[in-house]
Amino acid sequence: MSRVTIEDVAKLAGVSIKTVSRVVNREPNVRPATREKVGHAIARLNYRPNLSARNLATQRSHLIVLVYDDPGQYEAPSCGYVIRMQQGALRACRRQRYELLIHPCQSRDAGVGLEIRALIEQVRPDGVLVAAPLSNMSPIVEAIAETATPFVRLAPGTEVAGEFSVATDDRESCAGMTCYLASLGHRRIGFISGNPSHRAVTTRLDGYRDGLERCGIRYEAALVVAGDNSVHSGEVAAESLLDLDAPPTAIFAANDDMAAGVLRIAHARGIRVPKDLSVAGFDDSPLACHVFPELTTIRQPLARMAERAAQALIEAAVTQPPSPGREVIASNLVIRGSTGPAPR
Amino acid sequence: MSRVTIEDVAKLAGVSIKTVSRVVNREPNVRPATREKVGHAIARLNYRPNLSARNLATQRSHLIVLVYDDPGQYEAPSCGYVIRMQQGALRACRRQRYELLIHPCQSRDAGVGLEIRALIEQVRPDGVLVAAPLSNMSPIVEAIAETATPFVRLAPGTEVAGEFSVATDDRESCAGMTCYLASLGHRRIGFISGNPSHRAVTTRLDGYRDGLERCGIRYEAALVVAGDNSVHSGEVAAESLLDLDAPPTAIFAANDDMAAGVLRIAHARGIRVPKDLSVAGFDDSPLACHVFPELTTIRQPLARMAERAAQALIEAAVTQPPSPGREVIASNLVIRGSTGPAPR
DNA sequence: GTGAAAGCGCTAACAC
DNA sequence: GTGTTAGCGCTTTCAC
Repeated sequence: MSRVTIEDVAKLAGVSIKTVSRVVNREPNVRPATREKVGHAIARLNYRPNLSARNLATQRSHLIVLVYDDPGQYEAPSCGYVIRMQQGALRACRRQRYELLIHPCQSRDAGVGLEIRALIEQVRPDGVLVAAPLSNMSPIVEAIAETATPFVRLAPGTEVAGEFSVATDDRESCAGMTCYLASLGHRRIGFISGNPSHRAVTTRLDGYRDGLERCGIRYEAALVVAGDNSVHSGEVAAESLLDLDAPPTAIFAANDDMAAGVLRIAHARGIRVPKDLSVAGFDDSPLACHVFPELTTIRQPLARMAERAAQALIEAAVTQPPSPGREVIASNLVIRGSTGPAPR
Repeated sequence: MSRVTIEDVAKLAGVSIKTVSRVVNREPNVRPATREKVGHAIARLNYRPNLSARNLATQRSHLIVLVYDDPGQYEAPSCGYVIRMQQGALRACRRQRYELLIHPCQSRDAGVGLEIRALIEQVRPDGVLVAAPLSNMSPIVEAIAETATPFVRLAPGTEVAGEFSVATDDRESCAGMTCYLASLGHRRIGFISGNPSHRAVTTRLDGYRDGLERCGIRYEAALVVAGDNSVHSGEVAAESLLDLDAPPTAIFAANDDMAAGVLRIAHARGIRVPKDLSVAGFDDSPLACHVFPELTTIRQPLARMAERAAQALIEAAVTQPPSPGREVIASNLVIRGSTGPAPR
């Protein structure tokens, strides 16, 4: 292990430790020749500044914490959701030599607020990234706010004045999906809404309604069924939708897991997708490509969102807090095999 | 933010900072009354020791790094694999007030070794967890070893003398799965092997052969096809297996993704699972429950493995290095709907 | 039992 | 341009 300290480098280069520090931190006011001498010494000794020491001196930890809902065994915000956020956040962190600490938590536990607060006070990250649906739970958001650590909410359902957040255009993209289905000739489009605790989900329903309106299709309450984001709830919803006297020819589920549930029921009943029934999801989770047929879905740019948020946090630590505002990153419609022309 | 320092607590409690430190670290030799006084002061001020300061003084970072192969967009070691390892490692970390730093990397890049080394030298984690398949790549393992930081390899294909590692009984569990299929009456059991770069994978093939032997079934090379762990390769393998003159009545794939590929081909060809064909996978990835029918598979106790490894690392940091040896954690056979009695 | 003082390795002022 | 001197907040001798 590199037990080499700044002092060793200074000695070898024949300069003071402050000069070494300047070189390491790319500060100005160092003669190029000196800079080079120091650089050589660093290379020869394979010197790496000690983070703890730097952090203590700087009062910065060079750490970003990402809090999200623990995906548990398998479900809710699916694993891919988490992985993509991590990937995005890490991308931003690496660019600026920051590290990422992950903190999945049980959002239902009463003690989460305290737990997160304790974590933040201990670790003193330079910023906290709060993923949906946690970003909409006030006890959690408040606990973080109390620590006075800069934080960014990812995909929050509501906006708070004077705050920076990164969001997607869920409503708009759902309207887009609905219109796309209508453009295939579907007039009876079912919708399976998600867990109401995930506030973004009601937005998706609004988008569905916008889409209907835009395409001149009358909204029909019977075609909307509530799910809870799980595959199973998708199955239940599909059954009730397909048992209708006039069943829909297309079903749009507010997430991919529920859409997968719809597919399973279709298979079980011998309904062919997309010939007899079109199915669409939301999220473009890994699952979307693994089911048959592959799901038409909406891809939230989760990685890009997390990246942007982490970047803002890091910039804030270096300079000033991020200017408040909501940054919206557009989602993509991903068309695959599960949707097709409406049956005759 | 808690700007409260140990000094504030000492002042309020009317003791020296050393005494506070003793109380915080649960050291002996503090009178109960004093301990209580200090405890009150800590509670009143909501004091939390500053990690950076402690780390600098202790020469420990209270950090564990988990390195693994970046799951990329969606594939190889699937997202669930990563999430479960993270969950396990985090469980051990939380118990001991450690934090986890994650470091997915591109195992194919030439520079990974250097990158990981730089990370370790900067952060100075108290231990490094190396996940498969990285745990079998010597440039990577060597880079970590050079930093002289304690590390544990997860599911390494080979054992190195004097080293501690945590492994599964892949071979045995694959033999078990094969026997289970045989017990259902299957005599022609196909096997789809995985990416040979993931060394554990050849072990699985060995297990399959063990199983055949144990059940008195002759090994037939034609029934073994190589895949590369992707869903697509599972499809390709399934086609070639099903096109055989005497096709298998059961197909055992070395991972769930490939098994999902088999299912897709079966659906496409109108082959009913498990009526006409039994399908089994390996990993119990999230996918396993999302396909239809749900996959019979083998569940690697990834979370438990990572937990055990992290625990060992943390203990090593506190006391002495982990006693060398290989700890084997048994896998479970998970029987679901994709396997059934052999067709007549 | 408890405390005083000396670092851990770095950065930040400020002097030169 | 470069070096000197204090800290950052904690743990660790080692006295008392």
